[in-house]
Amino acid sequence: MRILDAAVRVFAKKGFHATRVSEVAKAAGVADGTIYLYFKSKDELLVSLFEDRVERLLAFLHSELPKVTGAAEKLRRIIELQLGLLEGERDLAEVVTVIIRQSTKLMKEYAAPKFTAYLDVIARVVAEGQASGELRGDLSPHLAARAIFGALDGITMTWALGKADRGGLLRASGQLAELVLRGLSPVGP
Amino acid sequence: MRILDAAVRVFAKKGFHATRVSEVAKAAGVADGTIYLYFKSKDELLVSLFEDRVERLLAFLHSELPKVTGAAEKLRRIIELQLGLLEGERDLAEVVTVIIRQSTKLMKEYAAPKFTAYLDVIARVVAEGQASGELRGDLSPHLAARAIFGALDGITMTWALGKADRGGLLRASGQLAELVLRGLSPVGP
Amino acid sequence: MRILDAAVRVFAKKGFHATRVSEVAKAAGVADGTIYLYFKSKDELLVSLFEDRVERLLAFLHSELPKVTGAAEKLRRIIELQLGLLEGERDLAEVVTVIIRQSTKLMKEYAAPKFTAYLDVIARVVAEGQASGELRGDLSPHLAARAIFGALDGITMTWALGKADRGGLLRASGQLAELVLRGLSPVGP
Amino acid sequence: MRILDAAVRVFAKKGFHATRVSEVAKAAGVADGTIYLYFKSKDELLVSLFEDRVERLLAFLHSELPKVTGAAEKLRRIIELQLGLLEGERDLAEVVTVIIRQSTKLMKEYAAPKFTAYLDVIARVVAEGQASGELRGDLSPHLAARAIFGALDGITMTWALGKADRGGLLRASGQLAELVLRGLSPVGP
DNA sequence: TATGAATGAGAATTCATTCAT
DNA sequence: GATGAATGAATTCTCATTCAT
Repeated sequence: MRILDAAVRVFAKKGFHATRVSEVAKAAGVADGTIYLYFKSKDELLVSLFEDRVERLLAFLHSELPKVTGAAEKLRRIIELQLGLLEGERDLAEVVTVIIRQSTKLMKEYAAPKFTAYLDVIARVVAEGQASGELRGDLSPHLAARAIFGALDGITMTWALGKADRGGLLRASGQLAELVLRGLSPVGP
Repeated sequence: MRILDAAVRVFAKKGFHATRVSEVAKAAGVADGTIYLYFKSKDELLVSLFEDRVERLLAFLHSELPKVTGAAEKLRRIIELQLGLLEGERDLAEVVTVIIRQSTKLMKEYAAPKFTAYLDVIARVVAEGQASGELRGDLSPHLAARAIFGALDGITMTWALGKADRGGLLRASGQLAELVLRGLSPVGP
Repeated sequence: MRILDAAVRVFAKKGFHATRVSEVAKAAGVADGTIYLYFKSKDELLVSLFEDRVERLLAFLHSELPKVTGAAEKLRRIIELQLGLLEGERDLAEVVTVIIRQSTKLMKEYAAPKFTAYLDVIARVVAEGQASGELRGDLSPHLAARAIFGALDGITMTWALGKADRGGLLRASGQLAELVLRGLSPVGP
Repeated sequence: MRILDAAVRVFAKKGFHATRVSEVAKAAGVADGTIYLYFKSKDELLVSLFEDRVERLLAFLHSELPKVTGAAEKLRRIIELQLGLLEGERDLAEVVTVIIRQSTKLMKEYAAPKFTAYLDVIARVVAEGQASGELRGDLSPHLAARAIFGALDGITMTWALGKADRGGLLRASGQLAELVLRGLSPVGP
């Protein structure tokens, strides 16, 4: 939708609080009041942005993950997907990694559970890999999940805030997978 | 200083924008105007917080790092230090991982270079390890640094926003070091 | 008309300013824009309400009054008519006594002259009664008219804002007539 | 207080809703924000006005009434006091009779009980007069009270909205007392 | 005639900052 | 240095009104 598209652009550029509702309206080519026909408040606009874009991303993850077998391959796919989908959507990447955290309300009430759900997906894959012996068993799956999530988030954020070069995230994707999978591999005999 | 201590507490609880200057003043037991005798603006207060606390942390890192030898041990020490120092300072942890990002101005103009400097420290250690053959050579030192930084950040953030159990970060510290060091270890012959 | 009927109901319930045009439209079962096919503005809607309902009431007064003879009987009839016509129309009573005054514009520009005209009708009856010796001559007819009008208005308002019990206004009608007619009666010889 | 004084003036002139908070501030010679240091909202400002001025009026009534004996004299005093106190305070008179009713919230939640309390004072005097035989016993004290209150209100309102001539209310006071007291007098033998 | 999505002017309110004491 | 009452710029949101369909 035009308003959400405009919001991603403007929020990424100026930050949530520094952005005036009228700026989003102008960028979307609608009147100020029109925003409020579709979103209850400025905060709600950010929430909707999160729902519309991030959940689409998570849904994609859920549908893609079962297509590969093996914990290692699933982790690699998770990394590829998250970084791959954000590659080419610099603004969205910045919104997800930085802007979302600017609304304390959104962060504490809304985003936190989504993050948790995402962490759980990763932790479950790790736990399965440990059970099958495919991954080392001496690390907490949840700790591993938080580390992986953090690495993805940090890489995305520095990419978005920095040069955001074409292909940067894709390249990172392969290397991060190497790092993570070796890190989680069982000790050789 | 009483004002900075109060600021950490109130910012962590309510977020930067949702916090009124008068709330910080009240928590510090001073009058509103007094804040402005020490800080030029509300933004400046956050900047000073960052300087005072985060740089103290970085300085400590700089003095501690030379005491250990070997890239692996240095990385382990970095992880221990960052997580160890924030353990027991939940509010500060939340300020560093979440609140700092709420001021677009602070984030883009001030914090970004500090992050970069920090990333460079880590990247240099990795590069040195690669040169000496202690660490695998097929990963970009900067990518590795961003992954490690992200993992530290993510673990700290989920800890601060979640239960923040005593000892949680210390325990995480050891496990993350395991994960990272194995991930960066050279391939066996 | 459905729109005016709806307006009486909604205005009485929520007051003029607290009522949205869209609420009147909804209550009338039409679209917002339809209101504007019949009324130029929200203010005009209140004016039309006043015209349609209150003037109907005044017209009735004008046609009924000549049917009775004697100042005393005319005053009694005025009281009976005003209270009798509003009995059973609680919402209209509230609109006339309270809501009308919420639009400063309507009150000062439009309603005031109507009130004056009404006061004049009463004052003329009183003056005629004084001339014929039927009523005491030591009171200003206009003062008497304002007192009678105020009493009618106050009784109606407290009835509408309070319990608005069936028959309440009719009962009040007889008692008020007693009070007023005795009050205006000539001193005994 | 300067703000309340200014509010009476501006509200009387333009009506409650048509008055901007900034206009009251300007008339009071303070900044817009200063209003909010003393009153929670524009509505609250009207409530405070009512409390400060109207309750002062009611309190005066309560202290003066016991000084006279006899129901008739008490009624005369009530009429003299209400009209006498508003004489010379045209703006306040308009606020009490017209402006108060413009805030539906204030009217229904706050003012109604005050009106009721006032009506009760009058009704009690009438009932006492009936018990002592000083007043006719065939009229409901509450109906009489509502009629007297309405007459006072109507006379005040038309005075305030009209010419508001000096001495107008005082003159009305004597005549209304005549009308009411004769109206309530017992039937001659 | 009727609709209701879109408009955008307008207003209440907040709160960082100042400065006389 | 410390205070906190006063400031007033700045911004979200509402809602009467319009007009293309």
